[in-house]
Parts: sequence; C-alpha cells; structure tokens
Amino acid sequence: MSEEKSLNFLEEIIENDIKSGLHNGRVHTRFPPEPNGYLHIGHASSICLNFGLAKKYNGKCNLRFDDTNPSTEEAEYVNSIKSDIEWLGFQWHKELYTSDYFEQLHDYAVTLIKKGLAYVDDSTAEQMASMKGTLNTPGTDSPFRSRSIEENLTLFAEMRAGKYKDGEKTLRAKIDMAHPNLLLRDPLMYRIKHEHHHRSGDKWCIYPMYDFAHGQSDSIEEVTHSICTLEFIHHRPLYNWFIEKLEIFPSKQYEFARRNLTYTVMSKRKLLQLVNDKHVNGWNDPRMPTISGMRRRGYPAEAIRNFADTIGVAKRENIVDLGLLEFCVREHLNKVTNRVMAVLDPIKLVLTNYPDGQTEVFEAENNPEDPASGSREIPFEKELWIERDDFMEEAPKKYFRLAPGKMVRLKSAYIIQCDSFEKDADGNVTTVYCTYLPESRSGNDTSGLKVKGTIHWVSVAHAHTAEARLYDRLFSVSDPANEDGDFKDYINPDSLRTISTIYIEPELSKAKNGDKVQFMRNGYFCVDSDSTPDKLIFNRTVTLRDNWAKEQKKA
RNA sequence: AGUUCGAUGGUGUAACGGUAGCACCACAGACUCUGACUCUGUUAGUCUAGGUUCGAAUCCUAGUCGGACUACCA
Repeated sequence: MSEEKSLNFLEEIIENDIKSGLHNGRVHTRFPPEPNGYLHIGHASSICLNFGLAKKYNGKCNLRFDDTNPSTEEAEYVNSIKSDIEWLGFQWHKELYTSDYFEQLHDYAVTLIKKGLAYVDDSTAEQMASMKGTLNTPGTDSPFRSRSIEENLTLFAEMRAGKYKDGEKTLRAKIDMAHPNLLLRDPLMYRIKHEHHHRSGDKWCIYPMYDFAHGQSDSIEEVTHSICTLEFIHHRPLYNWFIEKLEIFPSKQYEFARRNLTYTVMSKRKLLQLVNDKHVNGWNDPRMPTISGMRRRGYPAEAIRNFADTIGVAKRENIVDLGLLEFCVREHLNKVTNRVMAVLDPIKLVLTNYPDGQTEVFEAENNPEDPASGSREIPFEKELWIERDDFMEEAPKKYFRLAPGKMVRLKSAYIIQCDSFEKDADGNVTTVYCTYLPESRSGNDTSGLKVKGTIHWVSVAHAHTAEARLYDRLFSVSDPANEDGDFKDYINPDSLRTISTIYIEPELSKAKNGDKVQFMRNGYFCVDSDSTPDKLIFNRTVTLRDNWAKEQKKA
C-alpha cells in the first residue's frame, strides 16, 4: 500500500499549495487551445496533464478556446478539438471561449487606462519595432506614451466604435521600454481588426492580444494552476503584472517543457506544409502525429494516455523515442485485440496427401491474453495461401520455417513437411508442395513431433480479399526539423506501402470500420474509414516486434 | 551580447544531504501451436572545476554546453 509514487514537479507544487491551504485546497486547471488547427500528440500530453491533474486532486479542468484572433480561427477546428479530447477519454468541466470575455476584457483595459497604465499609440508596426530596442539595447518611449487619461479613454472608445482602420492605433500597457524582458516593453493589449469572428461575429473590431487575454481569462474562471509550455515563461511577469494591476483573482502560471517525438515534426506550420504539399492525405493521415491521425492509424486512446504518463513532465529539453509510443501501443493492443490470419505476400501451398475437395474446420483461440474473447472457426483445405517469407529454397541455419525437407506447424491445424516446390520463368517460387501429418491435428496431436516453427495460412477456396496499407515512420531521420535544409527533404519515401490484394480468413470479412486486430506474426491492423461494403481496407497500426528480422540483419 | 530556463545510461524519468532506481531500446538466455506475449539476466549514467559537509546528483561559486525570448500570432 505504501508504494510511494514519486511526484512530478507540478504535483509537488500543487500538493504544497493544498497543504498550505491556498484557495482552500481547490485545484482548477484548463486546456486552452486556439481553434486554428488540429491537435497533435504534444497537445495530447498537455491534455493528459491538465485533465489528469484536475482528476487526481479532485479538481476541475475547463476547456477554453483561446479565440482572440479572428484571422486564423474557425468553428471547424472547435469541433475537431472537442472530439479529439473526448476520444482521448476526458470530459471538461465547462466549455468556454475567451471571446465570451471580450466585454470584460475591454472593461479591464479601461481600468488600466484610468490608472494611467495603458495608452493609445498611433505608431505603425514598423515604427514600434524600431523603438522596441533589441535584446541588448533598451527601447525608446513612444511619442504617444504621455497622452492624458482622458484622451486615451476617448481614443480607445473610438477604436472600439470603429472609427479607425486596421493598424491605425493600438492600446499598449505602460510598463518600461528599457526592461530587459522585451515582453514588458509596453506590450500591445489591443489591435484593430475589422474582421468577422467565428463567435462574436462583427460586434468587435478591436481584439485583445494573447497576453492581455490569457491571464485574465484564467482569473475570470478562477483557474488556480495555469499550466503551459516553457516558451511562455517570459510571459509570466506580464501575466502577473496584469493580474496585479487589475487586482483580480491571482491565477498562477507554471511551465513545462513540451514533449518532442523522434521521426516526426510537430509545429503547426510544418504539419500544414505536409498537408498542403500532399505529402500526406490530410490532417488525419495515419502518418501524421495528430490525434486524429493516430486514431485513424489505430493507436488506442489508452495507449496514448499511458504514453503521456510514462514520459512524464519536466522542464528540460527532450526528444522522446517514437519506439516508446509504439511500445505503449503494442502493450495495449496485445491485451485487447483478436488474433486473425492474413497473408500479405502470398505463395500457394499444396498438401499433396490431403483429399481433394475435403474441408475441415478448425477452432482457433481469438486472444490467448483474454480467455473471455472466445474462439472462431477457420476452414482448411488442400490448397492454402502462405507468406512468401515462410519458404526458402535453401534455408540458413536458424531458419525455422519451410524449406525442402523441413517441417512446420500450420497454426491451429497440422504439422506439414515440405517435399518440393515450383518456380516461374523469372525464378520466383509459385507453389510449395507438402505432405501433412494427420495425427498432428491441432488439439489432439499424437504425433509426438515438436517443430520449431509455426506459420499462418488462409484457405485458397475460402479466402476473402482486402487492401492493406502498411505505414512506416514519416521521416527517415530522427529529428527532421534540426537537419540541414528543408525538413521535407527527409520524408521517408516508403512511409506508405499499399498492397491492393491480401488474403484474409473468412471470419475477418465481417470487420467494421475502426475494428482492431492482430494479423498473426505480422502486426496490429485496424479497418480504415476508406473501406466500402465490398472492399475492406486495413491500416497497419504497428508491426509486431521481430527478432528474426534482427537476426537476419546481423547476418 | 542581455534576460531566462535547463543539464542523471542511447531515450524518457526518479532519488528532496545518506545504497544512483524504474521504463523503453540494445544484448544474452528460458518459454512458446505467433521468431509475438511472458519470464530471467547483462551492458550502460550524475556536463566540468573548485568549495561547504562525516557524507553532494542534490547546497554554494565559477565555467561549459543546450533551449527560449527582439509578431498589431498563440
């Protein structure tokens, strides 16, 4: 019972806060996406963190759409974000929008103007940039910095009323143009944008900047722990400055390092390029690191949550091995998927001593990891499809499969011995001839034989067909964003291999969209949404571990 | 260069002044009607230099290396 689970740094902060009675021990977090794109695995980490922390400490987690920029945001994204979060298995306390606070935020701005802490600036963006100074040199005050409170009030009201064009005026906080933190050199609070907003419509033509919206929104919702990624750490003094000057609920911001993954890219800009340049087929392409892509790929939500849990949270730079995600995926799929037989690269196997036209039905366990999964029936005949890889003319020493003179077991059926084979004009093996041992029948094997190899098969007469899409990592280098040149030069040309016809056991033809199975000795697959009633399409989620492949590579 | 955050095996993460642990990967073996799963074992780490201390991954000082910040984006 007393197994002390170590805490991450955020849990430590929260537990200390609870201990000290801060906000009466109340914990309230939020997940604040901007509805301008699709969620990816990085967001998944943040979701698991924010919702997970709330759950662990009996708190609440809001979903807040940070929609302060009408130029980039669309309702379409709101829906995809919501369904991604739900699919991950989380339920938000409230669905909220920063745009719902526009009136309140405006009033906060007026408050600051009245306190002499904000002013309307007529400078252009270029002028402002030139007065900003640099990392090493202080900035200079704007000529409009000393406008009177009354004038600022009037001007700001006129800005709101639509008297000015985009870019003509801004509202700025009056802090310190020489501050070493550039964000505190009189940051913009409001800009003019005569644009239609996906929720507030045309009611507003001035929109708050992130820095003037985020902390106050947290505060309005009485969020206790506002958790964001490390690149916002420089914003924290500003976050606190607004809350302090406004004298509102003191939400606190904490930062963690965003999680990176090998063999992919995560920035919205890069992902957008992949989509626009058609390197992938949309945001939910199974190769994309988006939540919708991973869902379509067949990654279970449980696996993603487990992954987020396993990699934890810290403040140091990191790049997590994709292999760890795949491990989590396999770990879960192993427990829940039924085993089925499918032949992806077929050659024909003929059992010369098996009666023509005879059919036998074998019963096969669905999932040895889960006794409750039951069993199914598989028809067996004289002619079977087997995997090309499972036969070799000349077998190397540790090859446990078919070769002239060698024996294997046909999974759930008989032990067979290879006698001969046929090749076509190009030298490709077309047919393998074997004899079966009737007394080795699965379930009541009296042969006394032990064979090292077991292979899967599908009856030629009963096989159904399907398409398989074999996905592999999107990039051929582990950190494409940090290579020389364009990251797109490092796209893996073999990230998708389509096999138009594979043979599947009859039972599998009943599979429905989204179903997940294990193709025995091959990998985990799921039914793709492109499937039609007369054509099933299987996505390869992830391969099985393959020690034989490693063995071969060494040789 | 200024500010700021960080540095523990190949990767991710613990150890809160007192035995450097866990997971993934890799490797070796056992088991196997999936070369899967499972099980056992092995390799491998505290950025550097000083200091404080009986004792330092942990505290202090200096350095090194890496990241972030100069959008009317979030």
